[in-house]
Amino acid sequence: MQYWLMKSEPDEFGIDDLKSAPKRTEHWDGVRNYQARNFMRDEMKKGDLAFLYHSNCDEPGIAGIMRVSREGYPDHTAFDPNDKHFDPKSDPENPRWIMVDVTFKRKLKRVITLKEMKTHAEETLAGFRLLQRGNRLSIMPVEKKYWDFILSLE
DNA sequence: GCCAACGTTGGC
DNA sequence: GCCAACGTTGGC
Repeated sequence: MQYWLMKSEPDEFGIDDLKSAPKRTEHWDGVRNYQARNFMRDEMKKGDLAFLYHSNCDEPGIAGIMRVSREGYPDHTAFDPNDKHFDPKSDPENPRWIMVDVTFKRKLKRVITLKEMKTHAEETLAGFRLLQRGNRLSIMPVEKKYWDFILSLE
């Protein structure tokens, strides 16, 4: 069982949106980065847990926990010319982009902010990918030691 | 295969 | 809104 971090802009899709979704489940569509896709396609397993990270907002940070409820399958939004994430190069016969389903588990008692995590960047969170320079990856694995420490801050 | 140009991400 | 960092595209 693996741990993950998945970024989303709360204006687009935040932890409360997941909580209020039917069956508290949503598909994680729109990923158009190969590294992130490969994680979903090759490594994410049903039952894995993931932090939902709010990016590009007033208070960037980890807002909640979700569970992978369906493993990788084709991202159909890539086939829809009217979709924001349409990709004409993704062929339904040979889909280029993959998504998983995630289910709400819980909100954190408070948002663990990026700012707060950065204060531990030299010690306990040294090596945590989220904190590394220029990191733009929207989906990344989280080592258990980082996962546990972040939750201990809660 | 190189690399300049361009687009996107995301913190601030 | 700015801009650094990074990924992708496409000409050569």
